Amino acid sequence: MAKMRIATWNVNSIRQRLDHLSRFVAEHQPDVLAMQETKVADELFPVEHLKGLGYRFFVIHGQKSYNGVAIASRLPFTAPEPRVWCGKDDRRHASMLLPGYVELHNFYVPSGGPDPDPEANPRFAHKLQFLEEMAAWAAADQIHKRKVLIVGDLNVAPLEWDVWDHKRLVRSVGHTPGESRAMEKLWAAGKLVDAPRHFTPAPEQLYSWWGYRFPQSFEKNYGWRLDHALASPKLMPQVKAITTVKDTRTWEKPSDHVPILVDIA
DNA sequence: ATGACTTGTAATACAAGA
Repeated sequence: MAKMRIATWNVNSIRQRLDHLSRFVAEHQPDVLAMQETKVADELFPVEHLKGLGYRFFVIHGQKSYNGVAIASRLPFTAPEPRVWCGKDDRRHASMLLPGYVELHNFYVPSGGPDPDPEANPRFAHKLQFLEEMAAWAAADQIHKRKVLIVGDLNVAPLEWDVWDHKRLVRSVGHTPGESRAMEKLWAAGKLVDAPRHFTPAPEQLYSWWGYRFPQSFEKNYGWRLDHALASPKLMPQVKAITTVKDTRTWEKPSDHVPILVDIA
């Protein structure tokens, strides 16, 4: 495999996004599509639609209504058994081993609820625990010794320049200092490179999510960088480009997240 | 001033997103 293009996208319900998936695949031709928030039970997953787009190999790890991750691939792979995070079988992680011994991990980290206080808000406590478990796994599994790519909606905008107004949002879930520290611990535990920031260093703004609730959030560029691509040191030399496909946010009835392309040599 | 919207499930509202 000379080149491989991996896409990550929080589709916010795959059944609502089939036309967007078709258009996105036609325009960008990813070999591998890692999706989050599929929001569908496995038996109702739109396999046939994705087969029609050229994907023959799947990891489908979803549930009714909430969360859910999936990987669709044009390349064959082996997939390990799914593992449980935070003692909950809530379908937030899928992984696979691609040709070239590239290990792909697709994550959907809990959003954390409205209140950034782990004592008062169990959903925020869950989020922090999830990020801690990711860091513990990265260290214990010694992912820095392999070619590992972690992608997905990690629901943290870790840097000041990853949100449209740092001062205004620094006490908001997704951009608190505690969450940024948790992300930094993950990076350190796996010796991971924040690949989008490698190609677009701070202080340049870089976003992947524009909320529905703030009027004209996209037009005003009130964005957050919640979606990530983290490369282990053994893989990073092969990461040739990162592309945020902002265009999809302008399509009719879009996901609030946009896809990110990772090009690997 | 995340309040505004979107989704799924269910049922004319609620939970969750972040």
